[in-house]
Amino acid sequence: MSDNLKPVPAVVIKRLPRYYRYLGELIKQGVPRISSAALSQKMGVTASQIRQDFNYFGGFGQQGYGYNVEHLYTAIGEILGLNNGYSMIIIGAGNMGRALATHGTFEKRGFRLVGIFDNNPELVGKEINGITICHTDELETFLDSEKPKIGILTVPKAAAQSLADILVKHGVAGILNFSYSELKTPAGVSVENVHLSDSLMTLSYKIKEN
Amino acid sequence: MSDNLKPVPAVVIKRLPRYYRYLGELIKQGVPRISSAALSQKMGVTASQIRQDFNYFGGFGQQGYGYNVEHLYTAIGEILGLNNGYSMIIIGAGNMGRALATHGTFEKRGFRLVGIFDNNPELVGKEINGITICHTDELETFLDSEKPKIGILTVPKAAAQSLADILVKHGVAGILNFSYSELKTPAGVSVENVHLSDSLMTLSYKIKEN
DNA sequence: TAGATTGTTAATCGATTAACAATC
DNA sequence: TAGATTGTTAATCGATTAACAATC
Repeated sequence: MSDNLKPVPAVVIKRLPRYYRYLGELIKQGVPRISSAALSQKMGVTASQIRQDFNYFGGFGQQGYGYNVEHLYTAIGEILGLNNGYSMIIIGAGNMGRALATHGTFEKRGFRLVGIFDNNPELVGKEINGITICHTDELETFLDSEKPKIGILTVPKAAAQSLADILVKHGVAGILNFSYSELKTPAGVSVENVHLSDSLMTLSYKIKEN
Repeated sequence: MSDNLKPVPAVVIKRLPRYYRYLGELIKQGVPRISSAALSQKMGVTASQIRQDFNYFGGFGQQGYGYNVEHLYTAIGEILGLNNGYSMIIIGAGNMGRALATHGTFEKRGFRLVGIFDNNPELVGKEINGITICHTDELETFLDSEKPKIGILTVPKAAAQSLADILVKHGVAGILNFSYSELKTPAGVSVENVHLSDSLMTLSYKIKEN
């Protein structure tokens, strides 16, 4: 058990949510502990990789015993920052924005949706999941007063970059980008892209192979 | 210019849609050709990687000239199987299903949505994007007669695996899975997962770091 | 032709797997 | 204690980058 010194590769971070999911399942099933070997079999990865991954963050296990499932689950949640209650807003109340606003998993993971914005007057004033849609004109004022941490962009490509600029200017820490474009942001602001058509294209390639 | 022999690493496949996107942009801008060096600067990757990636599929470039943008764009589309007009169905006409059904990019990339299914009687019969929602009871008959290539699962976790089994049983080649679970499918059937909460968690981690 | 830029081989870097001593 | 299983080092594998001869 030692504090982490080595930088954690991005590829390891990307695996953490998957571990988190499997550990959540185990808790539901009332499994109190698990060895890297048993988990490796469940998840289809090597036990070695599991132990290496966890040890980037210090030792969570105990020799001869394995890992305490609940402890490990909590620890990974902590590493991912799920207990920080990060607040987020959705910009773009189209189908995708609405799908995300009503997507229960986000709340379950400790994120709080605090605002929804759209520039369509027909949508402004309507309520989704208990939140009233505001006009994008009010965005900057809102950002300054409420200081949400995360902005979710579900707007057309053409609008994405200028909205991202506004988010950045008013102190958002991260952007979840659903628009078919890549955003330019300064070093301090993280972007995570969800390009649905990319996933479909990758699937398309795989189909061809079979 | 030689036919590919080496197996293409998954990591290269995942990059293809991004190349495709950038090349599409260049076409729009009327750029007829580009060197790996110029493209590398645009995309923020090394020129070496670009050339290596393309050469998994045989040489697309010309020494002293670079790459013909349109030719390369078409070639990558071909590799991804975008010209095959793959048919797809969406199962689950909730917010996410509707968002995908109206997601224009899919059609633009050559995929054809041919059916939408839900088990909620209130939704059955309604129309989305010109397609009438059918009851899930009709799914098997539909699969046998229409033989769609791709199934998009936007249903709750509890329903996902059994629906996936049905899709597999009736010959679907690939599944785009939005449910918060991992599907078991036989070797011949590809699955591409879109776990939105995973993306949010990864973003959450990155925010913490900054 | 001379210059530019690819295709491709070789070198480097990083991630995964294997092995095992430490230890619960 | 004996057995099990981690944490961690070392070996392997694969992916990225660099270099350059081939060639348009």
